[in-house]
Amino acid sequence: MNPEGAIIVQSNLEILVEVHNPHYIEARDAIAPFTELVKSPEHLHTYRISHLSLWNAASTGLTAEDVLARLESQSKYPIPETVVTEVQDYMGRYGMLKLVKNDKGLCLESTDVALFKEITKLPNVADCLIEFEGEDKAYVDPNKRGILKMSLTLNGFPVEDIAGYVAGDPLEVDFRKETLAGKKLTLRSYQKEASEIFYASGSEKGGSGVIVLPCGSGKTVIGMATMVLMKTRTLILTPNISAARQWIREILDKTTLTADQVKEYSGDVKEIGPVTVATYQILTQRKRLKKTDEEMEEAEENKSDINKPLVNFPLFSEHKWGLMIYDEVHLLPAPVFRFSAEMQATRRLGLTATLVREDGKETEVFSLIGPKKFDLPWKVLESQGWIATADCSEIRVTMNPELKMKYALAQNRDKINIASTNEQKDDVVEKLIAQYNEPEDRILIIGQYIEQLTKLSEKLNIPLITGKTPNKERDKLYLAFRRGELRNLMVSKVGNFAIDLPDASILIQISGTFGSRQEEAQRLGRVLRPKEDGRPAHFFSLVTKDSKEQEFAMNRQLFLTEQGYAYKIMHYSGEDIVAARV
DNA sequence: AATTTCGAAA
DNA sequence: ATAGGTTCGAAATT
Repeated sequence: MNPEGAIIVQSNLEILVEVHNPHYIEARDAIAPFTELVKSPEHLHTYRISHLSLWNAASTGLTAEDVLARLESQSKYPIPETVVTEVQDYMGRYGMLKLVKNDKGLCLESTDVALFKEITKLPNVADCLIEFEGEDKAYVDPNKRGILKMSLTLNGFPVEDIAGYVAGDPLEVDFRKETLAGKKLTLRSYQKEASEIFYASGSEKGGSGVIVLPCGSGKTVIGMATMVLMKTRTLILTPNISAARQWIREILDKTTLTADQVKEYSGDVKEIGPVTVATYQILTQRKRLKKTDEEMEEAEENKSDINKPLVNFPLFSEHKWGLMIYDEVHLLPAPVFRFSAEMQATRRLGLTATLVREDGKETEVFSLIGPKKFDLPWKVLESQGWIATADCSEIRVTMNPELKMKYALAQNRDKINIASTNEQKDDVVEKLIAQYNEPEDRILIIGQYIEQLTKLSEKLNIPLITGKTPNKERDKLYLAFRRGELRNLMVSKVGNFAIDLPDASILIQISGTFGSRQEEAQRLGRVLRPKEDGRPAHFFSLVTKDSKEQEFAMNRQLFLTEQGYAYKIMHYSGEDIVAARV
């Protein structure tokens, strides 16, 4: 106990951290390795000790005693007994299962015979085992290393994987002194730290994991820094082709690698180099084998295509990858889980801004890619000036009587649509555009429904980009917007991940996907590039008052609220946009 | 042989 | 739980 300490440990395994306490940084650094940040408003941050976070800690070599000592030294009040028990229980559990490599092969070991008996009976686990040795050892099918880890983790028994990696072919790579454009290259402190932490975790300690940093913090640079440290052939996986090409451009711009060494492997171009950038999609492609009718029926019955060979085996026969980088790892498609499970013998680095998935499959990502190695709250980056300050507002718009009636009579399933496309939102957009008319303002309007966007686009005479817009047209509009010839631009969901979309200073969201925290964060990211004059960015979310949409908006905002963004509530009922009474 | 269009997948 | 976007290979064009 330490009366000056910055933290309060609660019996529900949550830890409150006082941001303005003189010992804040010390306390944060002390608890960071074994907690997850769940809320970070301005004064009091909430961290949580979870199942997964204790596993993370144990994997970096911390013991239960270390954890409790750290809590003890920073905590204002005595540590609740339940916390002590939980920490000891879970961390004790962690060391019990190990995946090691010995002369006979890959081996699952346990220090507890009863536990070993229990877990080896689990069907998914038993399938991965080849041969038992004694009462506490079993040899594992090396192809099922990942499946086994995932099954055990999902059952609450994470396994420590210290079986190491196959050595990748070496690759000479360094940062250039300056970029091709002649700009000096220096790593930001957190970029250096993140890559070094990952590198230093080495194969004896697991060596794979995820780095979590906000939009615009230069995750690509961290990927390159890791490549420079590891100096091995690297396979980079991205969610789409434009991200893949962005990686290639950045690598050529900032490292000593040349164009003949960095290649794209996608549906479009299939080239392989010492550094290859591929899409997630391409990994899911499996050869459709010519089969007799009988075999077809059989395959149909099995409902499993696990026996189909990977189409893209040259990707794995031409080079021995020593590192794989998973860009936007939170988007890892479920079919790529299996690929990742098969690649456990290669070191893996995951990069993401929001390690949240609406499908709740975070545990799978953690078990297959690795534990979180490093993260930094958005507000910390903001305070250091790497991202712009942003004002977030939720503007609640009323329905006119006619719409209210329509809404009331509609089927439940149609209500979201009706509320989301409320035409009074159009007036709000018009007013906001009139209000933000400085020459340097760029307003991006983003929405979910094509019909709604098309109507508004015609009404206000603002160009609209949807999935149907040809790439040439998109590029033309992006360029005009970037140059300032076009001050306002509308985009559909294409705006969520289009990395070539220029930055804006004001973003108006007129409708969004049901409860997607990730989408909200991504959209805010659009305005977070620091402004030259340091003025804040604005993010407006338009929501129909007293409708289902209002509930969804709350859910969407959760992630950013956790990151410390406070939404200002405003109202619009046909006249002016006014702040809600406090 | 190169480009465009289409439907399925996830 | 939607509607919408993307990717990919194959088919259809030029």
